[in-house]
Amino acid sequence: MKKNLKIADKLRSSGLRPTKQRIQIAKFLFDRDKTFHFTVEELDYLINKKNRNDKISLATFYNTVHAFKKAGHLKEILTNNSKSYFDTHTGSHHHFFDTKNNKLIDIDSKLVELKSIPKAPKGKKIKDIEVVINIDNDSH
Amino acid sequence: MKKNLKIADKLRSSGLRPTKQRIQIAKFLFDRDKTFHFTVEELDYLINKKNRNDKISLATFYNTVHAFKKAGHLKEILTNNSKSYFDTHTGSHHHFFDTKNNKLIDIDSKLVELKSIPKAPKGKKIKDIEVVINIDNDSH
DNA sequence: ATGACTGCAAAGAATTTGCAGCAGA
DNA sequence: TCTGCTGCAAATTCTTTGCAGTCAT
Repeated sequence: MKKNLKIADKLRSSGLRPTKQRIQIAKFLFDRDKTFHFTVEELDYLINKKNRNDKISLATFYNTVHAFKKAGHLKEILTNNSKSYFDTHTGSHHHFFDTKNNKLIDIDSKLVELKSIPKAPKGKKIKDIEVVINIDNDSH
Repeated sequence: MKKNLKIADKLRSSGLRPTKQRIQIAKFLFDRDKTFHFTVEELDYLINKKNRNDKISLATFYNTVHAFKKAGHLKEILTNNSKSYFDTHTGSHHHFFDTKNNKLIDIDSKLVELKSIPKAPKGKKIKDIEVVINIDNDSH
């Protein structure tokens, strides 16, 4: 299967050994058309429900997600929720956060540019800008 | 002291009994000119360091902060940190988050308006918009 | 062979909860 | 008096860590 080789290379070139677990997680996360938002808990559930036996441990999901994030393959998203949310789409874009079901929705990046970007305080520089628009059910 | 009465009224009109603890916390939080950003941990430290005896319990800080938030006297701010940050300035404005010292800095609201506000998905309505600009030390 | 990775369980950090006693209306 | 609030400790939730065994190189 070529796909696994490609993913293995992606991992290797990020300084990550292509282990069975990482390949499986990477395939699940990156082998898709649309951007994907998830928490570690969801990832664990989605991947492990197939692996009746031979489950990947929760600690490995945490390790792997952080390794992927550090390597630039995932981005962490701010929410008002206590859990960490990650996004397979690492480019600059922003989100709706639906507070009714705790789901993230991408916003077309063209729609949320700032009028102007404020200068960082003295001695500081801007790392990144995150816009979160909290949404709720429309009631009427 | 008139101040305590005013604060007691503020609490009562939010449906909150003006207990000794709440008055003390409210006075600390709202009786100031500038907006104030804090975590529960910091609030606990700042208020209890004076009260050698007769300390307010941590659970009460949590209860009170949430009660104040629900009443609209505090706003919770998104950050990349695992702790919850609150802001005494409840109006629409945004923040720098300094990832070096985990401190929030207000951004003049005029400087961060969006070019246009995207429409919420069908059946949803926008509750609020938060812009967080992460900053770091300028290295050079 | 060596160093990195995994899995498990235990620890940790932040927050919430249960409940007896206390206090404001 | 009666309901809401406080304080304490225990419980919960999410995440990290320590370490022995395993796997990639």
